[in-house]
Amino acid sequence: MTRAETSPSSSNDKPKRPVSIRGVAEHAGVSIATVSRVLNSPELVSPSTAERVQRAVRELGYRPNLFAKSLLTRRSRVIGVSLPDIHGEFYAELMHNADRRACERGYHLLVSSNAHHPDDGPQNGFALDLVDGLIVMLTERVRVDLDAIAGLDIPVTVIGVDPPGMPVETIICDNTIGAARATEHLLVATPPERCFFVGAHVGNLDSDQRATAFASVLRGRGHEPDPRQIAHGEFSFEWGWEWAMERCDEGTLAGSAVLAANDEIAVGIVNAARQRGLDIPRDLRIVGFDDSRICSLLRPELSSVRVPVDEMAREAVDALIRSLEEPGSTPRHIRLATSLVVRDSSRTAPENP
Amino acid sequence: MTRAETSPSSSNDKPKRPVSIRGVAEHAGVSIATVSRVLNSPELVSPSTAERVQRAVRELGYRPNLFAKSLLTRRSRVIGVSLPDIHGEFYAELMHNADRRACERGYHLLVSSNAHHPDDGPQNGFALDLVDGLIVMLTERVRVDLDAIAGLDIPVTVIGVDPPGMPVETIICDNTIGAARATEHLLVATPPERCFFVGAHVGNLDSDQRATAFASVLRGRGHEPDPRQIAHGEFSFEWGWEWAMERCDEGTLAGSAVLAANDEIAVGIVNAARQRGLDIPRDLRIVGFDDSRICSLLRPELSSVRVPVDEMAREAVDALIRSLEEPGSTPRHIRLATSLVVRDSSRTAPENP
DNA sequence: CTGAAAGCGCTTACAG
DNA sequence: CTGAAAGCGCTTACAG
Repeated sequence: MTRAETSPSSSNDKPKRPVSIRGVAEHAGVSIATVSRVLNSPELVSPSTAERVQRAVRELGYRPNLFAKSLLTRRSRVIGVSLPDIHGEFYAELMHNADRRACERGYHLLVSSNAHHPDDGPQNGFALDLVDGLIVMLTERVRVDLDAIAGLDIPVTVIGVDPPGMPVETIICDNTIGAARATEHLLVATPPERCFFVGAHVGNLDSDQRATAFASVLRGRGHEPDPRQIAHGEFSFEWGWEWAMERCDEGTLAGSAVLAANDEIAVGIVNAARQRGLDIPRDLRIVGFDDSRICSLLRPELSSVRVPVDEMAREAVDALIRSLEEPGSTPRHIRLATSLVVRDSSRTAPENP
Repeated sequence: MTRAETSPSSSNDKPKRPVSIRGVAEHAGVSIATVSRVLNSPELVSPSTAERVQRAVRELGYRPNLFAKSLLTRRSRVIGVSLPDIHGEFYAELMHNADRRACERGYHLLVSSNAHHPDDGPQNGFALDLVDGLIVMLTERVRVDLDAIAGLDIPVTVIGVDPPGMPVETIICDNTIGAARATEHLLVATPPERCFFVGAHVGNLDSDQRATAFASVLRGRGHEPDPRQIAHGEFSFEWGWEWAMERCDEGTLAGSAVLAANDEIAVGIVNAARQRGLDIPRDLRIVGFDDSRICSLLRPELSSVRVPVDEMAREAVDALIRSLEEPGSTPRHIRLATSLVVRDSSRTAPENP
């Protein structure tokens, strides 16, 4: 009684237990069932009783024990997020937007680099056992991930790939449309045989789709791309630099146009080209991918294909919550468009008055 | 029995419950207490019994219900991380490294932009009630955050500020040393009255500390900085651009040197200066702060003060786990050094042969 | 509208 | 070394 009078969370002594539902019930002179009802289904309780209970809750600073609650309801309102070892900015944007959305909807986010591989985790309880559902982002074409996901007994939303026949919600970005627009844009002022795609390693879903779209547009113009027009490396500045230096040294870079698989590769190429005295965009036109923050910070500003990370994050959270809260619903497969953002690095004379 | 024979997680019918400890006990012909012991204190069980139980666990694909477990042990092995609305790359680095470390130590990370303000959350259970402890990053000098933290009844580790008298572990980066080194470096070739600090808003802890260190070094050289030498805006490209444009227009930028409060501001200044025909570093020497990825992607490469985000994340996780697992221990206050990384943007002739 | 009671799945003294 | 039992803090039929 007197203890309730003092500040609820004044740190006086030992690991004192927080007040339980029992304490509230006593304080309000009702049963614990009634306290529970006031908190979860107020409409079942008389207004006056509810009022009394709410006061007790307030005075004691009571907060229900979520573990006890989850044990009963089998719901924690925690969403797991499993991201591959992806790059800084993309990761941040995704998490930030997912967090915001989850928050709005009353959920929390548990992050873990590979939460969908229970065998990889430490022995002490898997993230999987704490979450109601899982958002998994996949970037590689590997069977093992899909198998792991198929083996889970909680709802899953997959970002990045749309595996046919799996009963999960999926969010993908349509790499094809953005890559195609970018390629067409390059072809406006550069002949097909002088266009290049500089990608990541074969097997990366995004890079491969972007490469395919690139090749497909060239073919549409009646040009079968030479294998050397499509290079494979990794998503890094260094790889872009290296690729461009080699082309420079063999004298094939000037007068060409490049679609890079991401912005970092593009920056590597730009820096190497300029180091060799080429002017962007006069001697080399270039378009990156992701439309990351850096694009408008560079001089010349870098053209790029925008990937709607913010929407992807938001849609992923919504999709997962949907399959959590409407168990019967048919999984939706959402595809978000990418779009070309033209800046100085790829402008042609007529476009640049 | 026959059900155990089929694949453990074959999705046959309805929301079937996973096997509980009871199922394992029956399968192995022991009591649930014994199953629990095999899992938590194997040394208390005879090898042969343990073996039998382990087989049952394996065959049934049993995983303990963490909610029931946490209800008893009052431990979830989940760490909450509360970050301010900070910028992309920093956020990503911090989370990535914290995640890796938490994983190594058998913990999970629950993220939330402002987990330390229970009143702000949605009504459905606070993140606070799920986590064993909280890592809070603070960037502003506001009493309200500290009060909120002081009111929490779980262990807290604070990143970014070292509030005196609070019994929490703290991790801060020593802005002073890096900012001082950078200022001294600028003074090597630029007179004190031509040096500028371009910061974020007053009240931001990092920006203020960096400004103070800057001013202090100037004073050490016998120069009391003019108020106009220390500007306040925000951590953005736009602010840097704007500041530099104004200085250019009044003709005071050429021949000066700038320490920016972060890399984005620095890039804004660089771009504006070049647009006005200034050469970096000949006409303007500049050093950023954070040493983000972008520094070495720019031309000229941007000098910057490195902030050890990776170590901060790792230390924060370790510190929190320490106060979780060694409740009596005295809170440690860790200060990690920042360091100057000189690149082309601030090089002086003699340094650049 | 309210309470007594059962039970969620586990851990941990307490006996044996 | 092992089991029966109490109990963690809740929710939810079931009676009244």
